Amino acid sequence: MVVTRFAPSPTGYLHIGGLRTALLSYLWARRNNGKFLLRIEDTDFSRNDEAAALAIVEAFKWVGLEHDGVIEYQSSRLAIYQEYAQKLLDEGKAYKCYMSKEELEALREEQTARKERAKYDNRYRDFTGEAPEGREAVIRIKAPLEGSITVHDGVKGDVVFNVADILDDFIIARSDGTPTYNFVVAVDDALMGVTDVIRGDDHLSNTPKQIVVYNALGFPIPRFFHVPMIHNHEGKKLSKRDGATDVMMYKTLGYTPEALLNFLVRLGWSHGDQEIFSMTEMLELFDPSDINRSASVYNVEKLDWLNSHYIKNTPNEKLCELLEFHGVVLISHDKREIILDAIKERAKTLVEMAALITEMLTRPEVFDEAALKKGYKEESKAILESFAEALKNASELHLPSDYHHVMEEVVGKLEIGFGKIGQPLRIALMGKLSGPGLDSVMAIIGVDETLARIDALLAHQ
RNA sequence: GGCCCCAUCAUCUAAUGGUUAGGAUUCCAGAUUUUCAUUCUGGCCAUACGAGUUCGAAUCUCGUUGGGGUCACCA
Repeated sequence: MVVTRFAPSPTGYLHIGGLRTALLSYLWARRNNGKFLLRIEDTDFSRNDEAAALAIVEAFKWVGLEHDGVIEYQSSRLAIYQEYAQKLLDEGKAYKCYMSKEELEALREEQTARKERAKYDNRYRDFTGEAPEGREAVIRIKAPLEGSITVHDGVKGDVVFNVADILDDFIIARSDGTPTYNFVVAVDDALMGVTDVIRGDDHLSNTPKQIVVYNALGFPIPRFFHVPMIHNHEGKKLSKRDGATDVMMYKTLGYTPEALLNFLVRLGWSHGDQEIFSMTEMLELFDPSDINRSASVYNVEKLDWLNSHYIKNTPNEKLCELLEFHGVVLISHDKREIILDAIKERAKTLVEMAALITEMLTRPEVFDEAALKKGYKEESKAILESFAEALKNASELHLPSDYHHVMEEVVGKLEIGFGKIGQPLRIALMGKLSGPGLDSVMAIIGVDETLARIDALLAHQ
């Protein structure tokens, strides 16, 4: 049984980097028919945020990740941590330390001045006397004093830490009785049966401390996979300043969950030359031991490419649903198939798609000056008039091909090239020289609207 | 600064110690398209540096340099 978990601290939204580790954890759990748990790390009450968990669940829902079981909140598990802290106290594996924050601070300053590593000096490690008057104690765990701790990491390999370099008797419970991160993470992962910890490699240096806790409590140590960070263009850890880091922003920006997930899974992981991965394929192929060791730079261009790929390959019915979020309702539009077919090949995002559709469906208010200069010539007026006349005489105009025939007819009769009619007609229909195929546009807006737009241009000139 | 991690095109990445170092994105060019976009074809661009091991190194070892992470009564 493989059990993985995603354990964010409540920051108010799901971060793009968080989504990646969540995705990888999810994939690995599902691939093994295991469980993927969600736990909110809210032991620091000063920055607790109720809405934060909801935001994460909302984002999960959007991308289609589903966690198993109930959401565990560490803030509601305080009794459990106290119990285990007490257990360590009883067994002599932890002890109360009465040093004040000020004393600690002073010690640190002294050590730093001597260019030593700032660490607790173990002054209460073997203390047996009476508790000093009026002091609230913290609980410190007895960490090994020498030797080394090796993290067997599925991504980085064996990482050896020298105890003397990194460890001291770190605090597992604050003076107000609340537990600290490295303690609760280990306790919870053990109690919840987590077998595979997949998380960002910024946690690698915390891992020895957690191993100390596992060992003290006699819990089995899980497999660790420390996934490299996602960097921004400056090569630094991705932060809020780097634009869209909130997963739900991607929905607003018109990205599909499939594209986002596909993009994220390919950051630091690959399967030969394959670029496109459906959820089914990810589930079949993903293995955390294939994760790369080096950080990767977050690069939106590839996301855009993936997104346009997924838009092109999404059935119209589905696109229709997605577009509603962006303010375009086509569900009852009788030409919606033609609209979607004409637009889906030319948009990188759903937002672009929505804009393109709205633009096409709306009669142009202005005609682009540069376009007129380039595409509206002396003979254009007569050509457009002939075309309008042909349209009026035609019957049964429904499909793009019907309109195409009319255009062919006019072009043949006047003995001109397609460009002679295409350019002015495009200006009439779109107000500019770019856009979807003219036959599609006309089929979508219909004969009357086409004639109206031609008239509007002729009146304008 | 201590400790830890990392190093292949601009970016994401591939390469049982033996490949003209491959693919993808971006960019550029051409073809297709009445336009733009799509699509197709082609092109540019990389093993950080220095030693060592080896018949042979992107790959193994050491060093250098560079980058990142982490060092709380935060998580």
